[in-house]
Amino acid sequence: MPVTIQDVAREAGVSVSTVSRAFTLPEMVRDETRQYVLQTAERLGYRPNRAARGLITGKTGNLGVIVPDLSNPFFPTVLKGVQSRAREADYAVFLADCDENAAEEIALVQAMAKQVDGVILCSSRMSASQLERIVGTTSLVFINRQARDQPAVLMDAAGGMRQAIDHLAALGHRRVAYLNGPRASWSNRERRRGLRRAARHGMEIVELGPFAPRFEGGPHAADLAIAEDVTAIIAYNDLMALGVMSRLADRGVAVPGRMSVVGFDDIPMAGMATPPLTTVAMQNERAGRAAVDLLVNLLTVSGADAGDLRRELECQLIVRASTAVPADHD
Amino acid sequence: MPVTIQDVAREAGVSVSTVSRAFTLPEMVRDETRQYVLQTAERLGYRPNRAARGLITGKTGNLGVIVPDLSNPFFPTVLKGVQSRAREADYAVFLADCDENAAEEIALVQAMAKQVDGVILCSSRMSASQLERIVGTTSLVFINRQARDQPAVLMDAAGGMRQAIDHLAALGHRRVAYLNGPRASWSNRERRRGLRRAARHGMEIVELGPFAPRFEGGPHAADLAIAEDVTAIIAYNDLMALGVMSRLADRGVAVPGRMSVVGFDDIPMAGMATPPLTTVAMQNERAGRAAVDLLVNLLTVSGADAGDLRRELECQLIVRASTAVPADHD
DNA sequence: TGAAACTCTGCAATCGTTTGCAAAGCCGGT
DNA sequence: ACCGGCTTTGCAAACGATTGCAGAGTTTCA
Repeated sequence: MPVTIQDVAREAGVSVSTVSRAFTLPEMVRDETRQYVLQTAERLGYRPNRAARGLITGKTGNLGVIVPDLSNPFFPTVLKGVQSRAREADYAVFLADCDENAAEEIALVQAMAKQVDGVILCSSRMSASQLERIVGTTSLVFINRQARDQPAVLMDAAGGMRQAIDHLAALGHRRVAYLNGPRASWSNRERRRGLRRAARHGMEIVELGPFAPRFEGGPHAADLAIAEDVTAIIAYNDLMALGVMSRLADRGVAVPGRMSVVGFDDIPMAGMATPPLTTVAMQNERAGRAAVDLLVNLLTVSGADAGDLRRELECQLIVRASTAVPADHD
Repeated sequence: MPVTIQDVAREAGVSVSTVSRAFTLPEMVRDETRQYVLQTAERLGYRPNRAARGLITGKTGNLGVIVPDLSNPFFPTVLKGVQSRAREADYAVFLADCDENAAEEIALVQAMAKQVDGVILCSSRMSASQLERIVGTTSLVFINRQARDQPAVLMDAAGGMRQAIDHLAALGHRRVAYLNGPRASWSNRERRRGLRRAARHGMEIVELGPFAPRFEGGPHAADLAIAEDVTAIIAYNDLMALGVMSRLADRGVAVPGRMSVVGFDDIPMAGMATPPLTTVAMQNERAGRAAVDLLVNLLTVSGADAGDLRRELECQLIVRASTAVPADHD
């Protein structure tokens, strides 16, 4: 039922080779015949079978993406970037959700390997040794994770953290809490790295946690922060920050009057909260696009000097209404 | 470099047919040899090339999903259901985002057609006539959209709407506004269908809109609703409801004191808002799983009586803190 | 002991493409 | 008229699997 290259060849009165070449090596076939071939192909509704093509070329024209959890609003945005850039580059994308599970992640990479030209790993949950195991199975590009000399697009979260601290310092905060995310998380380590600069401002940082990087982690964290008598809170991510604000509201602690709150990620919800959340925006969609660029580049270039293997994206502090000058401690 | 069936055959001292059968028709090869073959396959790290297999069997083992917009939090959750069920059924999933664009959606279905055994269309944006054009290109299952006799999993939004109205009626509301989503949207029509029952309660419904089904559509809608002097608002979806609440807060209209608000979808954010939003929950993840079930069933069953072609999922009203007894109109 | 009936395995064709190689046609130069 | 070179086309062999058919053993039964 589906129309193959043979059908086009027969209909156009040429050999399959010619049809094939009309598509892939246009300059090798006479203008006149090529026109005719393409035209009959169009008429019959022919679309080359990529699987068959891949069998012989070794390239599938597909790429894979693995994310830890689709229901974390961070990932759909980067996925969207991957999507659109992939389509521009004429790649189709395989998606998999590993449910925050490193073992599953490995299994998925291996399952995908044969069907894709490369895979993009978002915020991989794998340990360093697990990573070793899959390097080499297929071309890999990491997002938000640095692994040996593997290509990666990184967010300068440390820089974002510095901006957040600078912002709070400028407002006059002298004692702020940082609410840790998962201890093993690479992102959390990055954020903490940015924290170190705080000393320069003579600012005191109280580290709390780790907490679950979700809304549910917020209330608990908020209580601890209040007890520590800080005037501002920086949360590992927006979800947690939202949970914090919700708890603060319940306990009658005014934001930003009595307590300033800063998040990370700028998930869509951040701007809709009350008050709108000050947060460090990551360029998710661009990260997704950049990852595809890196991968495509890696695949097409001879392999030797594939240009930049690393791409670092700036973060930007978005100041909204959840931060303000600290209240006087009467 | 990648290990093929030939390698396994050579290493195990049998023919490729035997290796192939050891995997696909186990009962056809002697226990002893099968064990040995599988064992060497395992040792060499052999994984069958699904593309090659697909070429001859006509089945790819892949399925596609097309969503209108990944950044709408509604879709990642159904996607998650699709994901997990697909993996259980040993299918890999292709994902595409059509950017709310019907033409793009068609193009994507056609592009996918050859690489998948079927595709799942979430909340398709196509018109009826556009749908006609793609029916037949590949097996289709719809989510949240009814199209002729095509298999579909539907959410009983009308039923959900009735629950919402009943709830408001029970609280004593007599005049409520419904904020329409996009006019062409099938979902919006479904919700309106549920609205008709309102008459029975002697309740007065004021229809407003259409509005953009996003947070940004909320403020405008809120202003109009206030002007209509209603005591409760039902929004097309949660995003809009959130925008409404934000605007009401800005204008000093207490929720639920002065105005009750109900949304649709129960996106993760709904429970985190202040006050937590009363909303009609859709079983997104289950819908995703159900769609895969339908599709797989459609593909494996001989084709004749494929069992149920339609699956309707209940909606459930989640009463949170954004609805209450209306204030006296002093 | 021989034939029939099974069980198990291998040969080779096939799926829809791409691509190296060679054939065919055309050109101009001698 | 012939030869060399160029352009355009076709033939046929891959790619990595599956599967109908037939052959080689083995068992069963008369």
